[in-house]
Amino acid sequence: MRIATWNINSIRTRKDRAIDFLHHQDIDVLLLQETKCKDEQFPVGDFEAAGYNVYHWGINQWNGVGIVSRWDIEDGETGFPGMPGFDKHGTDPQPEARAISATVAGFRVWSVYVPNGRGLEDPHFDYKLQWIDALGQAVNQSREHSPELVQMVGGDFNVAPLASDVGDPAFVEGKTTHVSPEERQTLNNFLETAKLTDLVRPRLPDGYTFWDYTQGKFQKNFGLRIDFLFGDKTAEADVVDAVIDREQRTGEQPSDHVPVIVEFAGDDDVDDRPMVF
DNA sequence: ATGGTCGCGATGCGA
Repeated sequence: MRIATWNINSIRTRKDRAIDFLHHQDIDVLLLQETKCKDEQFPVGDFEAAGYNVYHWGINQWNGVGIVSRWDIEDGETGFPGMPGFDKHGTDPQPEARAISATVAGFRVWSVYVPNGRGLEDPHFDYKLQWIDALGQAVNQSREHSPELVQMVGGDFNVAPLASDVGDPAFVEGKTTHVSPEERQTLNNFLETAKLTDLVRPRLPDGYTFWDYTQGKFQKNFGLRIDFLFGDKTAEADVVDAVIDREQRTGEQPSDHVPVIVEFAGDDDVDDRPMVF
């Protein structure tokens, strides 16, 4: 079982790249962020023709999250109980399409796109912290509701937890989002509340997942690690491989983020079974 | 150097 997360930055622009990725990396479940389309605009037919099911939530041209899977997608939920909304003037907060979850092959998988924060003094910054807090509560409630499922949360968290996750000198503690003590503490609290750990870092201590489009930052390797696959104890115990697919930042029209992949031991893949009768 | 580059039913806004 191979599960990936990817901030695709428009599914319509990059549907062919996404489908090629699913095949070349033998992906079972892909968690998408920033699809940047409404549900009816998602190219579902292309994915179905490639052998995948699609579950998507998009309200407008911003945000948008989805789950793409070889296996059945059941008990889907858009958003989560207690999910904060946002309004820049603070008068009329509206929910945004930043979280989606479903049951797939014994996993409860979540695809999340954490608010950017915009600036340390911006209303979006408090929204970001509250959104992460509320997500932790929701994941914990999901575990209590369905203790038999393996919890797995993937997405763009817009937080670089460690110094080793920051290669872009534009991100400075005390001056910018993504690296502030408040954001890092909030992310740590989230992992404690939701009882999740980073499934990738123990196997890949280095490597970024995002490079800004401007100023040749990819060529200079001025990146950030802000995209994660987090899992519970059961997930952690079953990890056999982890990949940050850096090649996806190259070529024609790349997303500014690359996919992160985790492979789990398991018997769902017939090809992996010994041929003994 | 207050720049740069993407994507969006947009012509500013969000990242």
